[in-house]
Amino acid sequence: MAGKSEQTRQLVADVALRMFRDLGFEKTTMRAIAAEAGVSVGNAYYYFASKDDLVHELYLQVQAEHSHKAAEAVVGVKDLSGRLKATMHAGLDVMAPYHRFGAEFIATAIRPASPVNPFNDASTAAREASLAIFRTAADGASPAAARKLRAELPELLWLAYMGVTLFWVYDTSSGQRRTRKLVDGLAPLIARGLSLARIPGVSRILDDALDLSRNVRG
Amino acid sequence: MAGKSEQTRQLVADVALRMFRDLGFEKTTMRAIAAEAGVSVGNAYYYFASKDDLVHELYLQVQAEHSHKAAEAVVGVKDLSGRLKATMHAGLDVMAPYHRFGAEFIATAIRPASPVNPFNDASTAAREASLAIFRTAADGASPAAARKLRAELPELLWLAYMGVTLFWVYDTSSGQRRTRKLVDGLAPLIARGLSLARIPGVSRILDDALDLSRNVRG
DNA sequence: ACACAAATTTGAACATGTTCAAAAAGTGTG
DNA sequence: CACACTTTTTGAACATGTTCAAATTTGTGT
Repeated sequence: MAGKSEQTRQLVADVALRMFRDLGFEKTTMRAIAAEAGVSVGNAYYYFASKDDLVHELYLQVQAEHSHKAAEAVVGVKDLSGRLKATMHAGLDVMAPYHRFGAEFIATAIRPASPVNPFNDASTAAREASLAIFRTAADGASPAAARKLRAELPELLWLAYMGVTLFWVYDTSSGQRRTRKLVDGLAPLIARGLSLARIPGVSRILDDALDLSRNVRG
Repeated sequence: MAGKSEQTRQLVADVALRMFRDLGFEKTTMRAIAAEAGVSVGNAYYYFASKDDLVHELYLQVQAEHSHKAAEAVVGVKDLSGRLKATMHAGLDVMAPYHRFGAEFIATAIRPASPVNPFNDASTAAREASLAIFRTAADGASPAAARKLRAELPELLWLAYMGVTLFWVYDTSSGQRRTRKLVDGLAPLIARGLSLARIPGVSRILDDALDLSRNVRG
């Protein structure tokens, strides 16, 4: 049977992800995962180089689901504010079951060496996928953003979403409703803020900001 | 001798901080710290509840030094851009020896349970001290910022500094010169950006942004 | 000086992430 | 089938953060 190996891998991943959701990150020990999956600890490591790697697996799944739900949610929505709102809420929906785990997830993801780190060069693929979600939100909007912003807009929105996610991690209000409020307020603010780009005074500063951004990334 | 206990505590802290600087976070094991300090592992734990607690100690020291150096650096500097630049560079100077450790530091600090977490309610004191540095930078500046911004300005600057710090962690350019460039470009941008608050179109959006911020924090 | 309590120190023990040499199972070849 | 070779699986071993009961030292009142 060719799929036997893949089967074991999938089994371990499924068990791990379920345990992450139900028990949180720390309580889900590698031994517990192995036991629950009915394999040896070493076998789990044969498929996943580290516990962080299992987090990476979770990240991929969450991201795929976000991408899917966001694409659905923006159908027929024209204005940027609405599209952004829908996209961000979709993300929050997907992450919701993992809220208690979110903090550990962030701590893991933020380490430069982590395979999950979105800023890391190594995980360009994952970052691109994540960016693509916001490119969809931005590109489909009308009226379109100011020309000089168009290229960086998805990245800007993505960055805003990173901030929202950080807020969400620390949001202890029931159902994280404060984060929902934040999204509802932030999305129109961003959309309106972008329209300011046409005011001359703002425009000059914006040019400099974009210059700095490009300059400093090289 | 009354200071014996304090002496041991200080010894452990000193050794730990030096090892953090020279070896990085992971290589500095609790056993290594204890051995180097000539005490038992258990004894180190008598004074510091966890390894994270030693990171907290480092955080306090870095912050105190930043506060001191920043206060010196802004003397005689009137414009906000200059004051902000001086304050941020002072922070980078202080952190520089720990750059290789910075990533682990951030990972530790970002966990809500961490004593170092700047967003955490528990560490209000540390956060206040950190904010105070930027309050000094903002309050001493002339011309003063728009009235409605004055209250939130220190927090905004502090937040910007958090962003700069995050950038710094990932900055692998030699001597982190890209982060220096970022600060040099960002400080005047922020200062000029604030002056836009008086433009009517901008002002209205700003009001909404401040509303949202207050609303969502409650 | 002595007894007793409190503070300090010790080191073994535990849980967990991770590694690895060896065993087992699978696969193709004569 | 027998054999060699690869892939998969195992479980013991290791390093590290942390805990804790016991030992030691220090402080205090008599």
